[in-house]
Amino acid sequence: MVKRLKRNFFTQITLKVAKEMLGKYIVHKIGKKKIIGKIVETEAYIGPRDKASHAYLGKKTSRNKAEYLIGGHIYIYLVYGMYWQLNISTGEERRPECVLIRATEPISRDKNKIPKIANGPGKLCRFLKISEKHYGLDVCKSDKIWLEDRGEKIKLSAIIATPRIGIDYAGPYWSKIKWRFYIKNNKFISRY
DNA sequence: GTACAGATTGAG
DNA sequence: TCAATCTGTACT
Repeated sequence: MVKRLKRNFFTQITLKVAKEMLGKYIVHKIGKKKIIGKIVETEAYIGPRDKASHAYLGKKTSRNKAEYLIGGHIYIYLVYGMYWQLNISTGEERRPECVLIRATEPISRDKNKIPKIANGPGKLCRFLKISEKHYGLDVCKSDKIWLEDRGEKIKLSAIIATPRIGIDYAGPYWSKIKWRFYIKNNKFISRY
Protein backbone atom coordinates (compact mmCIF):
# COMPACT_ATOMS: atom_id res chain seq x y z
CA MET A 1 0.00 0.00 0.00
CA VAL A 2 1.34 3.36 -1.05
CA LYS A 3 0.95 6.32 1.22
CA ARG A 4 2.16 9.78 0.54
CA LEU A 5 4.06 11.30 3.41
CA LYS A 6 2.24 14.21 4.93
CA ARG A 7 3.19 17.20 7.00
CA ASN A 8 2.99 15.34 10.29
CA PHE A 9 5.81 13.06 9.15
CA PHE A 10 8.22 15.91 8.58
CA THR A 11 7.39 17.82 11.73
CA GLN A 12 8.62 15.06 14.01
CA ILE A 13 11.99 15.52 15.62
CA THR A 14 14.72 15.60 13.03
CA LEU A 15 16.63 12.52 14.13
CA LYS A 16 13.47 10.48 13.96
CA VAL A 17 12.63 11.79 10.51
CA ALA A 18 16.17 11.02 9.32
CA LYS A 19 15.86 7.41 10.44
CA GLU A 20 12.31 6.90 9.26
CA MET A 21 13.03 8.35 5.88
CA LEU A 22 15.15 5.29 5.15
CA GLY A 23 13.19 2.90 2.99
CA LYS A 24 10.82 5.61 1.79
CA TYR A 25 10.56 6.53 -1.86
CA ILE A 26 11.14 9.87 -3.44
CA VAL A 27 9.19 10.51 -6.61
CA HIS A 28 9.84 13.21 -9.17
CA LYS A 29 7.23 13.50 -11.90
CA ILE A 30 8.34 15.09 -15.14
CA GLY A 31 5.50 15.25 -17.63
CA LYS A 32 4.25 11.69 -17.82
CA LYS A 33 7.47 10.16 -16.60
CA LYS A 34 8.31 9.40 -13.02
CA ILE A 35 11.78 9.12 -11.60
CA ILE A 36 11.75 7.10 -8.42
CA GLY A 37 14.43 6.43 -5.88
CA LYS A 38 14.38 4.58 -2.61
CA ILE A 39 16.07 6.51 0.14
CA VAL A 40 18.89 4.48 1.66
CA GLU A 41 21.10 7.07 3.30
CA THR A 42 20.41 10.29 5.18
CA GLU A 43 22.06 12.77 7.51
CA ALA A 44 20.49 15.01 10.14
CA TYR A 45 21.37 18.66 10.60
CA ILE A 46 19.90 20.35 13.59
CA GLY A 47 19.69 24.07 13.69
CA PRO A 48 21.56 26.65 15.70
CA ARG A 49 23.36 24.23 17.98
CA ASP A 50 24.79 22.07 15.22
CA LYS A 51 28.13 23.47 14.23
CA ALA A 52 28.04 21.61 10.95
CA SER A 53 24.74 23.15 10.00
CA HIS A 54 24.52 26.17 7.78
CA ALA A 55 22.20 27.64 10.39
CA TYR A 56 24.70 27.35 13.22
CA LEU A 57 23.96 30.03 15.83
CA GLY A 58 20.80 30.92 14.00
CA LYS A 59 22.54 32.23 10.94
CA LYS A 60 20.06 33.01 8.23
CA THR A 61 20.99 33.82 4.67
CA SER A 62 19.26 33.72 1.34
CA ARG A 63 20.94 30.39 0.77
CA ASN A 64 19.65 28.55 3.80
CA LYS A 65 16.32 30.25 4.37
CA ALA A 66 14.43 27.16 3.21
CA GLU A 67 15.92 25.32 6.13
CA TYR A 68 13.77 27.47 8.39
CA LEU A 69 10.50 26.47 6.76
CA ILE A 70 8.13 24.01 8.36
CA GLY A 71 8.99 20.35 7.73
CA GLY A 72 8.49 19.12 4.19
CA HIS A 73 10.19 21.79 2.12
CA ILE A 74 13.05 21.20 -0.25
CA TYR A 75 16.26 22.88 0.76
CA ILE A 76 18.73 22.49 -2.05
CA TYR A 77 22.04 24.19 -2.55
CA LEU A 78 25.30 24.00 -4.38
CA VAL A 79 28.63 22.78 -3.01
CA TYR A 80 32.01 22.86 -4.70
CA GLY A 81 30.43 25.06 -7.30
CA MET A 82 28.98 22.07 -9.11
CA TYR A 83 27.15 19.59 -6.95
CA TRP A 84 23.64 19.90 -5.59
CA GLN A 85 22.69 18.70 -2.15
CA LEU A 86 19.11 17.72 -1.59
CA ASN A 87 17.70 18.36 1.87
CA ILE A 88 14.21 18.25 3.26
CA SER A 89 13.43 20.69 6.03
CA THR A 90 12.04 19.20 9.23
CA GLY A 91 10.47 20.35 12.46
CA GLU A 92 8.35 23.40 13.08
CA GLU A 93 8.55 26.68 11.26
CA ARG A 94 11.57 28.89 12.07
CA ARG A 95 13.47 25.84 13.30
CA PRO A 96 16.50 25.46 11.05
CA GLU A 97 16.54 21.69 10.94
CA CYS A 98 16.78 19.43 7.95
CA VAL A 99 17.60 15.98 6.67
CA LEU A 100 20.14 15.59 3.90
CA ILE A 101 19.39 12.80 1.47
CA ARG A 102 22.75 11.34 0.54
CA ALA A 103 21.85 8.31 -1.51
CA THR A 104 18.92 6.59 -3.17
CA GLU A 105 18.47 3.26 -4.84
CA PRO A 106 17.23 3.93 -8.39
CA ILE A 107 13.93 2.23 -9.08
CA SER A 108 12.68 3.50 -12.38
CA ARG A 109 15.46 2.12 -14.53
CA ASP A 110 17.46 -1.06 -14.77
CA LYS A 111 19.39 -0.87 -11.56
CA ASN A 112 21.76 -3.68 -12.43
CA LYS A 113 23.19 -1.65 -15.25
CA ILE A 114 23.55 1.50 -13.24
CA PRO A 115 24.18 0.52 -9.65
CA LYS A 116 26.04 3.70 -8.86
CA ILE A 117 23.90 6.34 -10.47
CA ALA A 118 22.53 7.85 -7.29
CA ASN A 119 25.00 6.85 -4.57
CA GLY A 120 26.06 10.32 -3.54
CA PRO A 121 24.39 13.66 -2.96
CA GLY A 122 25.58 15.19 -6.22
CA LYS A 123 24.79 12.16 -8.35
CA LEU A 124 21.46 11.73 -6.65
CA CYS A 125 20.27 15.13 -7.80
CA ARG A 126 21.48 14.45 -11.30
CA PHE A 127 19.55 11.20 -11.32
CA LEU A 128 16.37 12.69 -9.91
CA LYS A 129 16.74 15.80 -12.07
CA ILE A 130 16.30 18.02 -9.06
CA SER A 131 17.96 21.41 -9.10
CA GLU A 132 17.68 24.97 -7.81
CA LYS A 133 14.38 25.31 -9.65
CA HIS A 134 12.89 23.18 -6.91
CA TYR A 135 14.27 25.28 -4.10
CA GLY A 136 11.67 25.75 -1.36
CA LEU A 137 9.19 23.34 -2.93
CA ASP A 138 6.68 21.84 -0.53
CA VAL A 139 6.74 18.05 -0.93
CA CYS A 140 3.45 17.80 0.94
CA LYS A 141 1.65 19.89 -1.65
CA SER A 142 3.59 19.63 -4.87
CA ASP A 143 2.38 17.42 -7.69
CA LYS A 144 5.95 17.19 -9.02
CA ILE A 145 7.98 15.89 -6.12
CA TRP A 146 6.82 13.93 -3.15
CA LEU A 147 7.74 11.09 -0.81
CA GLU A 148 5.96 7.76 -0.61
CA ASP A 149 5.67 5.10 2.03
CA ARG A 150 5.29 1.77 0.27
CA GLY A 151 4.82 -0.17 3.43
CA GLU A 152 8.45 -1.16 3.78
CA LYS A 153 9.57 -1.19 7.34
CA ILE A 154 13.25 -0.87 8.05
CA LYS A 155 14.16 -2.66 11.23
CA LEU A 156 15.98 -0.67 13.83
CA SER A 157 18.75 -3.27 13.78
CA ALA A 158 19.21 -2.66 10.05
CA ILE A 159 19.88 1.03 10.52
CA ILE A 160 23.51 1.92 10.93
CA ALA A 161 24.50 5.22 12.52
CA THR A 162 27.89 6.76 11.71
CA PRO A 163 29.52 10.19 11.85
CA ARG A 164 28.53 12.54 9.08
CA ILE A 165 30.69 13.05 6.02
CA GLY A 166 32.94 15.95 5.16
CA ILE A 167 32.36 18.14 8.16
CA ASP A 168 35.68 17.85 9.98
CA TYR A 169 35.72 21.62 10.24
CA ALA A 170 32.91 21.42 12.79
CA GLY A 171 35.31 20.31 15.51
CA PRO A 172 35.85 17.06 17.44
CA TYR A 173 32.40 16.95 18.96
CA TRP A 174 30.11 17.70 16.04
CA SER A 175 32.21 15.86 13.49
CA LYS A 176 32.00 12.67 15.55
CA ILE A 177 28.36 12.69 16.44
CA LYS A 178 26.52 9.87 14.72
CA TRP A 179 23.83 11.56 12.73
CA ARG A 180 24.36 9.78 9.47
CA PHE A 181 22.04 6.85 8.92
CA TYR A 182 21.96 4.19 6.28
CA ILE A 183 20.44 0.81 5.60
CA LYS A 184 22.69 -2.09 6.49
CA ASN A 185 24.09 -4.12 3.59
CA ASN A 186 22.62 -1.78 1.03
CA LYS A 187 24.78 -1.50 -2.07
CA PHE A 188 23.57 1.91 -3.04
CA ILE A 189 24.94 4.03 -0.23
CA SER A 190 27.72 6.49 -0.96
CA ARG A 191 30.46 5.03 1.23
CA TYR A 192 31.05 1.86 3.16
C1' DG B 1 34.25 44.01 -6.46
C1' DT B 2 36.65 39.93 -4.88
C1' DA B 3 38.53 36.25 -2.07
C1' DC B 4 37.32 31.88 -0.60
C1' DA B 5 35.16 27.87 1.17
C1' DG B 6 33.14 23.62 0.34
C1' DA B 7 27.63 18.32 3.45
C1' DT B 8 32.12 15.92 -3.71
C1' DT B 9 33.55 13.25 -7.49
C1' DG B 10 36.25 10.48 -10.33
C1' DA B 11 40.62 9.35 -11.83
C1' DG B 12 45.14 7.20 -10.60
C1' DT C 1 44.43 8.44 -1.77
C1' DC C 2 44.23 13.01 -3.70
C1' DA C 3 43.56 17.01 -6.49
C1' DA C 4 40.53 19.33 -9.89
C1' DT C 5 36.79 22.18 -10.10
C1' DC C 6 33.57 26.69 -9.87
C1' DT C 7 29.61 29.26 -8.10
C1' DG C 8 27.22 31.43 -4.32
C1' DT C 9 28.21 33.66 -0.23
C1' DA C 10 30.08 36.88 2.72
C1' DC C 11 33.29 39.69 3.32
C1' DT C 12 36.05 44.31 2.23
